[in-house]
Amino acid sequence: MELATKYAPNEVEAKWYQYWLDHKLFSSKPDGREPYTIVIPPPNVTGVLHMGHMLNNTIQDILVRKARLDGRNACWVPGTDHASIATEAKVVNKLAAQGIKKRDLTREQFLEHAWDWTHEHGGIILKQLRRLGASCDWDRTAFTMDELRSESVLKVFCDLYDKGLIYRGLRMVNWDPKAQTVLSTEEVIYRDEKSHLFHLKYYVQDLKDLKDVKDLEAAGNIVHKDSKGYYAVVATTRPETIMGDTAMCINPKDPKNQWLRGHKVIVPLVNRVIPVIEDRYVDVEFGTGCLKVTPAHDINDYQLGKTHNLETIDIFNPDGTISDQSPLYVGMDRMEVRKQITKDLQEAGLMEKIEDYENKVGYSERNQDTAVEPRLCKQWFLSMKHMADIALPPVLEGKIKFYPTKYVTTYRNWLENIQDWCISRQLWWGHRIPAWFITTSPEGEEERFVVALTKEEALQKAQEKYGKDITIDMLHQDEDALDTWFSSWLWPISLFDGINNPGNEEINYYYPTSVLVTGPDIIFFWVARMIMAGEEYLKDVPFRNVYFTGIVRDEIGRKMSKSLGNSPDPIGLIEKYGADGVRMGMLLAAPAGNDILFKEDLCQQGAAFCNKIWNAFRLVKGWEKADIAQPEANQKAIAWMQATIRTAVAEINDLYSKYRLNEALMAAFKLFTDEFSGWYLEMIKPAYQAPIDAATLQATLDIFEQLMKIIHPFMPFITEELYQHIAERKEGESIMVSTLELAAPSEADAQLIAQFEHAKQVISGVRAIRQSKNISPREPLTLEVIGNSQFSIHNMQVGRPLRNCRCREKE
RNA sequence: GGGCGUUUAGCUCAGCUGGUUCAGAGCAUCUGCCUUACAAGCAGAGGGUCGGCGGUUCGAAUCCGUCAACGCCCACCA
Repeated sequence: MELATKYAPNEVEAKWYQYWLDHKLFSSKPDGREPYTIVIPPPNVTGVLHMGHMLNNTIQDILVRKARLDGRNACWVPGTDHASIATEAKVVNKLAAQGIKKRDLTREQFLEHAWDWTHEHGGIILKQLRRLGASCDWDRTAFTMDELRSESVLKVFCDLYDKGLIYRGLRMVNWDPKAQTVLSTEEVIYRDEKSHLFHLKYYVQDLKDLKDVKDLEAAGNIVHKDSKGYYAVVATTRPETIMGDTAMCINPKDPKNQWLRGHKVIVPLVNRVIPVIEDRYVDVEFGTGCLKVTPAHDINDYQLGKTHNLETIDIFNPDGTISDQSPLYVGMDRMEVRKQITKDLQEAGLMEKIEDYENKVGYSERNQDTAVEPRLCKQWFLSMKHMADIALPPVLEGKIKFYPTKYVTTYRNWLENIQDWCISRQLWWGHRIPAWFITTSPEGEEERFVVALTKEEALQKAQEKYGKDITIDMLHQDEDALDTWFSSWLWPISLFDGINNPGNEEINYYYPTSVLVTGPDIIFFWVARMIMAGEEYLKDVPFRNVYFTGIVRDEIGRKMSKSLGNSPDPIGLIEKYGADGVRMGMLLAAPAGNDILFKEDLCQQGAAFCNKIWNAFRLVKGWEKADIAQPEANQKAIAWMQATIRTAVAEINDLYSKYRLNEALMAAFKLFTDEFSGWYLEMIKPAYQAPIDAATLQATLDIFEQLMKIIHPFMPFITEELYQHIAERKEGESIMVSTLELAAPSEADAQLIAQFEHAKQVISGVRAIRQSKNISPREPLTLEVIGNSQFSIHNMQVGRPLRNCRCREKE
């Protein structure tokens, strides 16, 4: 059959993907083979494919396909994440665009909208992954909020509560005023921000005349006075919080502020009188040494408030506007108030000065335009001490290996300084917390609740705990949902139903998984917590290896982002270069553990390689077979090529084992381009229109098939296409599930290769001379072998059809 | 403020426990080639005091110290 002169990937790719699906070649069931398991890092259910996914999933697919070729029972489980905050925000925005406010809906109504949205947009990303060639076992597709996963999450919550590891506590937490939910400490990202340090005047109450000012100043005091009296200067970045001030604090050892001891000061504009307290927490060197204390709105101030028994005034509403607890600016947004109060303070003469200042401001990880507000709330927490204790040893002892290893340190540092995990979120989209409050609890009394999977069970527990007079109508389930990561941390277990159905065949077979491929940005969110869950529930690690990919950047090193518009459309790339080309392009740019500087050119290089493979095959396929004797030179060439393949495969396997996939690809690329196409094919190529002997042709086809298997994990489509052309295949046969068994390279192989290297040098030398002397490649030259070289060029028969080097030997 | 990492050819990177695969690869560049599979190709060539300084050693890209630049992570200094 005729093959086109150029490789056209698009139809080929669609054809074979469908073939793989039709023949269930991605599917895996437990059997006697050794398993190779990967669980996909579940993308957000309503997300669309970006370059980060392309990289991550290309790598996973390479590993899975390689494992299949190695004869393992490879299982790659796909799925999506409900992505609580992100998805809820999208739904809220969509409703807002329709003029619907979330607060006007019931929980049920809102969830209906959210499910509609999920069904409409959900899973697009998984469809897109098919274009890339991802060989996931799609029948196993899971969702973090499907029935099995939800049941697992709730059971784990109850179990950890029963073990005393989950508790409810009043804490200073990170509040996202836009999403109106609490966040975990990990979900807050700090950014340097240009801001101001405002110096405010706090007049000292009832101090008309300060005696011995000179003595005080001699002792180091810095006394401020103007026409209205004596005052202290407080430096703050957040003047809008002064309505919540309930003290001013100085360091007892600060010589500058000794004169303020025991006095009371007046909060500017607010005119509230607050005490001057003393605490060594205050840094004498910073600002003026006077700290305003706002216990409701700062974590440190909260601690001071507790120590010094201060009043707490919460001046913010959950949405970040000023509450009616404040005497001023009620209803205004906090950011507006900052501008307004600055103006008002200046006009009232209460602003000493304003300095430029750079500080860190925390933002919501999911809502990066919203500054997080510290807020005092009652939330659910998971105690992390025990979790850290069980999660640290497997990594330190090497039961789980990190690639690159530097992340072991990061991991350890985090676990050794871990804080309790706030797992409740004031969201509806997620797993509703299985806790039940007894609604008749009188105000002010310690809240009464039980934790149970069902309302019936809750009633029973409530009656046991609080008395028989409790009825089912008195039970009200917690309105909050769980942090998304509280479901993702079970992913490697819940995918095989290991929580609901412990010890089942699948969990026993597939767990621990072989490798996790993910980004270092979620090492705390996800990787560490999966290790905790694995150790807690299966007493074993969730994965044996973790491959951390880099971040995909553009060619000048900028992060890819929508706003910069520097992120190419992955599907567009696939349509332009073919999935194989894009896969190779991604990988060429991806040294293990480094960031990826992605250039579209690299995909072009990948596409060019496909074309190279295609044309090499066209050459071989075009040869006419004849019943003639096999030349000795061909036998030598075949032996050499086989030795070269054995050697290269050993190297490639070694690179795989170290997750140096870009180098493995490069080795495969050179094997095909340089050794096979550049040398081998030129050596055995028959003269123009001459036939080839049957033995050489068959050997060449065998070699070609081996090469396709070597390249297949990287470029699944073209290799399948050619595999099917090389020989007659039965319906359902596939390169995917073939095997490549090669002997380890021998000493003889090494000798053969070394010998041929010498011949290559001679040939290259001749070519160089030809070029420097401007001699046409058509003109035969005479090669004189001088001296007693131990290598016999004669044996390599270089004088035969090697292009550009028609040498004749002179004995 | 702590911790980690990086610095080798124009670009992206490899160089393990110091010594003939130590100065490498791919891309880019330059020069020839429309040679009969492939111009999305072939052949050939040029390019680096291995961040600076100091030390250990017979010998350092490699080990130690120090400085510098860049990057990342963690941390409650208003």
